[in-house]
Amino acid sequence: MAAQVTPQSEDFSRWYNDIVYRADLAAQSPVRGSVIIKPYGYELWEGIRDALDLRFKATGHRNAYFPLLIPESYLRREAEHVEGFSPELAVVTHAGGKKLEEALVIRPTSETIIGEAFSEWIQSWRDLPLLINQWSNVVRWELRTRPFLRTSEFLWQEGHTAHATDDEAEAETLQMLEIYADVAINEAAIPVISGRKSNIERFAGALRTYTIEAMMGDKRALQAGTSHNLGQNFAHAFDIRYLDENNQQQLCWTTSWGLSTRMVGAVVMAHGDDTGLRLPPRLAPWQVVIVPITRGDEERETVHASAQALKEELDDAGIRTHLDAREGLRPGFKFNDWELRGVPLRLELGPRDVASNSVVLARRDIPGREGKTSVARSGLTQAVVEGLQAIQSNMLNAATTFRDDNIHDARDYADLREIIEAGGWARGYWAGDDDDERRVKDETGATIRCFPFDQADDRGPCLLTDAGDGEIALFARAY
RNA sequence: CGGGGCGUGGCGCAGCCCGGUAGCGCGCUUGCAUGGGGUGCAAGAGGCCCCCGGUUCGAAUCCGGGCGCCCCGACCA
Repeated sequence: MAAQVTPQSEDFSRWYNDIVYRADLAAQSPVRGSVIIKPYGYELWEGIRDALDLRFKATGHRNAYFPLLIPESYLRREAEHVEGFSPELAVVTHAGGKKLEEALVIRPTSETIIGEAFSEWIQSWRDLPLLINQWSNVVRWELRTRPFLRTSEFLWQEGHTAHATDDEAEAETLQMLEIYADVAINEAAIPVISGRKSNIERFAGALRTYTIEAMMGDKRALQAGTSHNLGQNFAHAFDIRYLDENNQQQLCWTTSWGLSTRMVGAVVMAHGDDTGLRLPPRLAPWQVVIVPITRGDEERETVHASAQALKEELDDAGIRTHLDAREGLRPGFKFNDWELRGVPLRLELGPRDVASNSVVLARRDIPGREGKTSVARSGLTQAVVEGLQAIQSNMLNAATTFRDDNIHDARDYADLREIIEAGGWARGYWAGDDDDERRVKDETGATIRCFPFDQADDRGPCLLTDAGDGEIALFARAY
């Protein structure tokens, strides 16, 4: 802990790893590509999880839980799906000391086993829409892993729904993406861009995939959540049918959508600085930390009593507060320690403050003395509430400015190459086909992150092929 | 899968070339002092040196084989 973290400017990747381990979000595990999520990291995930779960339930979804192990044959029922996931499957071939009749796949995602269940659950149009979510772990044997951003096993939620019509399925797909964007922007303070994925970035087996794309501190893109309109592909593969009002058999239209612990990595990478994590107040496991400062035994008691009273007052106001009563550590050490851990607001309480009936507030988003103010004890709770709100919006504003400053318009391919080479995101009209897109990727390292919704009507000549009806696309190198 | 690195107290490493007592920093325990920006002193605890085999009187060290993890690229939430 005494050591500094690697500066972002020196090596962003190493900075990220340093932060994840030093801030106690995660620890390495004995298993390749899998991490132990430690309490602080898990609490951050819980904040994201709770924010999502609340919104899922408010929109009529119910949680359920499906098996971890899926019969191998299920994956094969949807051609594109099996092709997409085969290379990264972990497969159980033996159990109970015997070779299994049919191998079981550890779910990489649950469209298949849930599709199979849906085909039994759905009989009538009255059973629709069926709106299910599950919180679970999944395993994808990735070649290259990074804590939170890409691990062999990760936690996520996967929503699966079935509808009577194409329109309803599309509306559901978009609604869930909006929920993701809402959580990203208003809880995580990450100004994501919502849009549609290109063909080659589409989910294996989907008709259309929508995404929220986030810009990290090194200007690389991170797909932070996706929502898929599966059309009738899975309904067909798993025979998900219903009898309509006219007594006719109809195929359902299904969707799926997921957001994972990758979002924890997004929070780290979008907001962190060389001092450590910076957590948005709404998601911070501890929004406020109180550091008591004492000299000698007689002061210790009064200061600690005062600090304890302060904590209780903030607790009662619904503010997640931690009192750092560790003995034997100097205040300076604690200041640095909590800055590393990204706690938004620190309260310093010493004999001087007790004597003057005040408390020093230090904001994590404003470094050094600049971020410190002394407030009267009587107005403290209000000052804390306002401070947390100010930090939350300041973080979103800063991230938004950073994002917008690093997105540049590309009129032609030369522009695009230059922008990508300089490390930004390029925005331009696109009407190319899959091969054109692969070419851009091969030559620049950038992929189409999405066709943004908010510029969907803007059309023009393709930056690569010069065809006249290109949509606005965002290009970037991604994690 | 290609390239690189590394396996030695909890963590980070040195020792290995040149074989012979297992060492340093941090952390941990106890005590005293200290305390408004990364504490000081003192005394302690803690190690199948990744595994298997070989060479040798003797292996962390030399030789052979294996295993594992991390980092960098291509595939992906």
